Amino acid sequence: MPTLDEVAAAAGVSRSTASRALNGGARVSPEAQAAVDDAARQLGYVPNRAARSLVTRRTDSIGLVVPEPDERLLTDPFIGATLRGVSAALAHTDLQLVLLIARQGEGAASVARYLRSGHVDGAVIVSHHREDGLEKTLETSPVPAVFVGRPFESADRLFYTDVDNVSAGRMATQHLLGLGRRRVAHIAGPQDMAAGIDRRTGWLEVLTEAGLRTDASVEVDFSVPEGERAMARLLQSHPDIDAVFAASDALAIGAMRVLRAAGKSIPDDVAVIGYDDLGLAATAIPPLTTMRNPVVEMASSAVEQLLALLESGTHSSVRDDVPPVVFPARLVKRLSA
Amino acid sequence: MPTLDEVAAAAGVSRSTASRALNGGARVSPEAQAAVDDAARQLGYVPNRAARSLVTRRTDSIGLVVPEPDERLLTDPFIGATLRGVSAALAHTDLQLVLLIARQGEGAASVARYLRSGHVDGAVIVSHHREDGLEKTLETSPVPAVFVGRPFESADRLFYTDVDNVSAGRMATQHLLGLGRRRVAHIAGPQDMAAGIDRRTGWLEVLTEAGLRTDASVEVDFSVPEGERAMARLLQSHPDIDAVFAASDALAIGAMRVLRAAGKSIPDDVAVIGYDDLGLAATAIPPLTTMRNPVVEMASSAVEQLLALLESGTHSSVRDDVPPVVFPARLVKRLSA
DNA sequence: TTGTATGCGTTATCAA
DNA sequence: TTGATAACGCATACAA
Repeated sequence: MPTLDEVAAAAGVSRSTASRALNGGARVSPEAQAAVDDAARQLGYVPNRAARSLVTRRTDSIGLVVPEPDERLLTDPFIGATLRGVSAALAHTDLQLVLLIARQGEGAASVARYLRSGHVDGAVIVSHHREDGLEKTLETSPVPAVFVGRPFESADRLFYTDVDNVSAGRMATQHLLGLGRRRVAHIAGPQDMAAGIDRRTGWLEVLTEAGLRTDASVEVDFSVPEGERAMARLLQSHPDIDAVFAASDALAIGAMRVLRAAGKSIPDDVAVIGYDDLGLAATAIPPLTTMRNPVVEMASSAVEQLLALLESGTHSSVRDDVPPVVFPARLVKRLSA
Repeated sequence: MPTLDEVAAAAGVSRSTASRALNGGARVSPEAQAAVDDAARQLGYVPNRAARSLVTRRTDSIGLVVPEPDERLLTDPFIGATLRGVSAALAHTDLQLVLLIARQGEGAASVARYLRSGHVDGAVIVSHHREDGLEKTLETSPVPAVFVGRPFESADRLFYTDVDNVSAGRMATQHLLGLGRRRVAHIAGPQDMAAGIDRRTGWLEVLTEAGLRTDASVEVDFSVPEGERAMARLLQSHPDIDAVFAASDALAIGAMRVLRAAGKSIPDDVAVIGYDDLGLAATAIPPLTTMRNPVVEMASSAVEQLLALLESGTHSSVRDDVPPVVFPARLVKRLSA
């Protein structure tokens, strides 16, 4: 591994000049610049990140905080879409992506420690849960961070990007009402996640405004088996259901299985609408009507916000009046509703 | 951010003693040890990774090389399963995971540069393609690496873990023959990936041994739409097909859609068997018979091999006589075959 | 067992 | 525009 000294020697200049030439070339003569470039290329020089980081106090890497690989991570295309978005935004940067897997128990503390101790220049948090302690950590931390998905307590202070889940929940429910359905159930996602809460809120609002009953709702985790469980319970407690809004496509697919098994036809007996459209919906049988969740865009946007923070030299993840970036969801009509 | 000097001062010892105490405590008196521990805890000391890395010449991080987020990454649970396996193996380590997204064009070179320049202590490569240049890079590189999935040219020299795809392809095909099928088509995965090649080989061997025709095969990428395309072509060229072995569950699901649309019943007219069982198969309609692909186990195993290499101080990814770790695949019988 | 001294490779300061 | 020189925070050889 050649060092900067060797490059400088080969180029016939001092180490300082070599360093300047390699870092943008301010105040370097054209000749020196060329000589250094040549030498670096010929030697295959790559700067030592640790040495650079030691003096610049930057690490040139950002952390992506993801929850303990749960069923959702393993099964959903969610993490793939997130990575795609992050990767796209990072493409023309030489920042590295460090994956911080937040384990359930000690995880929160360990991730917190990692984030506050300057091992990354910034962080993007996905799949945030109410009690994971990340908000407090980041509000009081010197590391800039952007959440994908609205934070709970500190939504007015932390940076985030989100999809308008309330509106999306409203649109989904309104679509079902527009189909003439009057007994609309909801399979809700975890109510310790903003996405789960907000989608349910949209459903609740529309039904309430229409003067319809809002008692057909169960809360489960985001997965196919949970969707089956939820649907079974709903069918038992509310056999007159004629439509279901599921908080994710995986849930909707589970629900559809149970509905079919119960002899209900989709969408004639029961219309079903999901949420995400990350691949599952299009290939479901019947093809699932759903709300398109712009996961890739959100992840990209979060990274871009973070890059802007880094650029501006911000040392905190507390925003003043910058509004969060909120994407709209969009109805994708297929055959299930 | 407190430094080692401050901890040492607070503990009333020299920096060297503090350093020793914090790194295993060899040759430190119990009193000194306790004093340093206390001081570190009270100050919330966290070692500066860059500084440590500069002197130890280790980075305490490993790279996970993944291909450009393609359709498969976005749609399959593949990457989620991989992360789960990697994360599990890394759980009781303080190694960090750096994600190296290999972009299509310049990606290979840039990943190669990154790997050889000591920014990570080791690497795990997933979803390796024949022409991505990674094998040559790693064979001639000072960084230990383990492939998930058999390499091409250097399978006898590089470390890897894999599933026995040939046997799996055989088992799948034999299962179909056992069902009495005689016209067995294959939807093959990319033939520039070992998984695609080997699964096809298994299919080919069994049909050949049984004296059956082997002309009903098309090669496509791993995704649902590609499965549809492939099945449409197969139906056209070989209308007498009575069974399909698809190289992935996504392909199988696409195939099943086209079969249904063509009025074929599954499994009566055409039996379908997939590959992976990472979530798609169980929730398909009809539930998909498939070969379970131990992705999580493979990823874990690859990381464990890598950890062993790091432990032993190996500085290359060339193995001598250590055999690769090869997992068996297992038939999961559901309703489609 | 402890402390002193040195160096890891880079950037930043400042005088030339 | 250039080049000495001084950090950056840590681990370790060596002397005590």
